[in-house]
Amino acid sequence: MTTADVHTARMDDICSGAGDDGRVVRDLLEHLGDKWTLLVVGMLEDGPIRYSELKNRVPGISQRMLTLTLKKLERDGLVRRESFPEIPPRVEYDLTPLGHTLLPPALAFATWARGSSGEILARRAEFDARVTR
Amino acid sequence: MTTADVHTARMDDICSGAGDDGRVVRDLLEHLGDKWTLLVVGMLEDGPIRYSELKNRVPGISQRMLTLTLKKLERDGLVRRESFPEIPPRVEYDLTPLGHTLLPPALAFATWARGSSGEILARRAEFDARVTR
DNA sequence: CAGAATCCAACTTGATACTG
DNA sequence: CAGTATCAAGTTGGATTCTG
Repeated sequence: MTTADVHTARMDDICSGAGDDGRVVRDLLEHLGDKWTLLVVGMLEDGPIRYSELKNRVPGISQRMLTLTLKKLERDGLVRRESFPEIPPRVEYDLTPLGHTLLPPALAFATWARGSSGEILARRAEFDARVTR
Repeated sequence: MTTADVHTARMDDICSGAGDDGRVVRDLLEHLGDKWTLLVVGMLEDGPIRYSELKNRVPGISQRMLTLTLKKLERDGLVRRESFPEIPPRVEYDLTPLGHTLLPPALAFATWARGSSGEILARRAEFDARVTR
């Protein structure tokens, strides 16, 4: 499947039915769609990075959420964790090959959000003005 | 920006800094990343569709969540709502031009999820087996 | 038919304090 | 440095009931 096929695929086909197949896809959509996951994946693009450096690159994330997000991604096989037995401790994270395949969709989504944010905020303001009156 | 550029864009650039610009993009990522939003957007691809028909096409969604999701999308200017003054009432929804621009990223994401779900579930099982022992 | 309103259980997140 | 533990607060989603 190439990126060109994206335009011909349909949501019905991808998430069809109430069966296991569609359910897994729907679960994944929700699973990765939380506050930090896509952001963290994007920041891992450039290869191994330390925990503290990663925390600096994701503005606003708490220690707790970074740890939880990384553990979830590691469990799903998208992120690799390497811990070095030194003092002070050093732990590095990077994307697995599977994790790298998530990058294009994630960036497409982020790019869309950036390009559309202006119009969305404008529409939202219009809507609120219409409803409040 | 074309789809080809997606591979050259970087998450840093898109969501940079703690300033307003990056914050809006991060908020949007979270905003659209809930349980139903992308699914509903995908199901609206084929044009006007009634509330009840839409509910049938999104398996498992509750009345409440369908209503809330549609209202959110309408507020953001992604979905258009048309209500016909008939009895019984008829309300139709479809994507605005802005809403249509979300389709390619959403489908890219869903396509990725479908293609990767098998490996992810396998990795997850491995991880759990390793950790539980 | 297409919802609005209400209630509640479950989950998510952040802040804080502590540790190998 | 790289976490873990605990608690409090906020948010989300489902079930149910009611209505124009």
